Amino acid sequence: MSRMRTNTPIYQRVADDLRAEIADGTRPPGSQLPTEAELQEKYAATRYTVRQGLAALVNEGLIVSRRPLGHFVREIHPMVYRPQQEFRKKQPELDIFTQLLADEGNGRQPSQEIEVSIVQPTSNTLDRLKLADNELLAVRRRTRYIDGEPYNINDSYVRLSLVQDSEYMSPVDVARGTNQVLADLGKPLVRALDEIYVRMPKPDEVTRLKLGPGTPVAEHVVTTYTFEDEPVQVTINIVPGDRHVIVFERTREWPPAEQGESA
Amino acid sequence: MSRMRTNTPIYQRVADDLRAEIADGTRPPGSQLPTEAELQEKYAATRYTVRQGLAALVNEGLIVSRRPLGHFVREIHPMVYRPQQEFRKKQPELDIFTQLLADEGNGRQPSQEIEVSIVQPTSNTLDRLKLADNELLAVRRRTRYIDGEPYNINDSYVRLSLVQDSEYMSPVDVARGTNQVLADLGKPLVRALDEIYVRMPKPDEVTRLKLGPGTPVAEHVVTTYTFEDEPVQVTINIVPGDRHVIVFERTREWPPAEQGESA
DNA sequence: CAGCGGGCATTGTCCAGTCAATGCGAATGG
DNA sequence: CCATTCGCATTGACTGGACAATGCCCGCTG
Repeated sequence: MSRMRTNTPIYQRVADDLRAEIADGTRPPGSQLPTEAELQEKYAATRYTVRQGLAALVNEGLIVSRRPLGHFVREIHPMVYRPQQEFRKKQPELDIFTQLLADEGNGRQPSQEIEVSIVQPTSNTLDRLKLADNELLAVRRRTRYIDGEPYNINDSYVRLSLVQDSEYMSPVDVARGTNQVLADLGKPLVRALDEIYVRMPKPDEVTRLKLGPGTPVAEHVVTTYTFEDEPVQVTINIVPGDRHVIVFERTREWPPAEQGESA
Repeated sequence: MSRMRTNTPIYQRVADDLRAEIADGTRPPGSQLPTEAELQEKYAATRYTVRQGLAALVNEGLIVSRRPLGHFVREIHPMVYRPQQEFRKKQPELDIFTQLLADEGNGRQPSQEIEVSIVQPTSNTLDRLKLADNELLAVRRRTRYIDGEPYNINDSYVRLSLVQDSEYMSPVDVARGTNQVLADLGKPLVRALDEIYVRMPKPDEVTRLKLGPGTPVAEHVVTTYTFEDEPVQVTINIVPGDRHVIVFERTREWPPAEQGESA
């Protein structure tokens, strides 16, 4: 037969075989994969080669390696992330984040770290808030946890001059909600623009959110506006893909009538 | 002094250094990175090690390797992906997809491949459409291109019994839009539920969309309902993260009870 | 001048090893 | 019986090679 062209590289076959077994349920979430040594034998390859195959799966987010224990099929526990909920009528006692989770009905314990500081605008915030020149911004940085594990990052930017001396600046949970604080300051938020970017995380996000390799994130940027279409607040959420489903609901503007507006 | 613990592995330093240079603009998009040989010299490491560093950046989607040419900083050209637009009033002459692009105002040429087939429901579609037993589904599979490059995948599922013999089944562009076809069949779609999952692509998605390594995708699942909250259609969009921004707009449901309009 | 073909730089795949780090569990000592 | 230590299996980091594949460029040929 001589040199039958085997085309697909060995490490690919390792990855493909394992991926198929994970997909069809042969290897359920949480189960341990063969060790590198076992794979070496099975594929008659060196450790380097089988490691390459495993690395591919790690980068696809399908498996994780726990250092001296082995490789395991990844388990995911997505929670529902519902940007619109923020605009719904709500019990004003509950913080929005807590309320979101309450919807789930499971007993997971949310908590958050809040940190308020003053920063110079970046290009991100600068043109979304249509800032004049180097006006300063107040930023409320929140990292939110469930059962002690970080779940997402939520940084809100507003013009410092607007919220100076207000409750907005206090690094604690604001019971009535920061949106209410802004409304009380004469800037009720009635419109929002959501932008969602899907990408791999930056190194600092990896550490802040304890992300495993192969975990993409959604960068969810919300710009909120007043009646008069004045942008007031930019919120940047970093939402790990392995822990969230983003959910929106929509209704048609016009039930089949042409032109006619019937809200 | 003596043996200062150098802690971070060499390949990490390679990745970190290059990442920083990309971030601060020293290495602009499209520019060529040092060759592996050059990096070997700079870091006094073997090729394996510098390759590990480069591989990390590839998996982050920051760089691409063009086989015998070298590694290059990745260029991205995101287009706006606006799920809601589908529900807006529109010139019925234009296909939705074409219209989306028209908004951009740039001269990129859209095209699409349409394929209609009949399938058994998967768990995905089965419970979203609340199907009775093994009712068959019609699926319109579309792959959409811009300037010949694949941009996203769009598969729509409806009950076969509903659309049999209708225009829905013809694998060509339906001028008035498939939503209109469904409306004409007595199922006007007025509500939609959007779910967005962020993950790494499956191998078949990689090939269908010609995805580079390190490119995550959004799986955007839309379930559309009639007045009576009957689910009619499930659409699964696969949206590559490097080529899209997903955009939503929201208005507050109740402007504190009076003040009717906000456009 | 157009077309072809071969050299070549560069990345892709793979081999055969070494030593380090780490968490678990068994052996050990009080 | 409990706490501590230590062996060990397993993955992580890295060395130093080899040969294959592939676009590009340049020189040759008609």
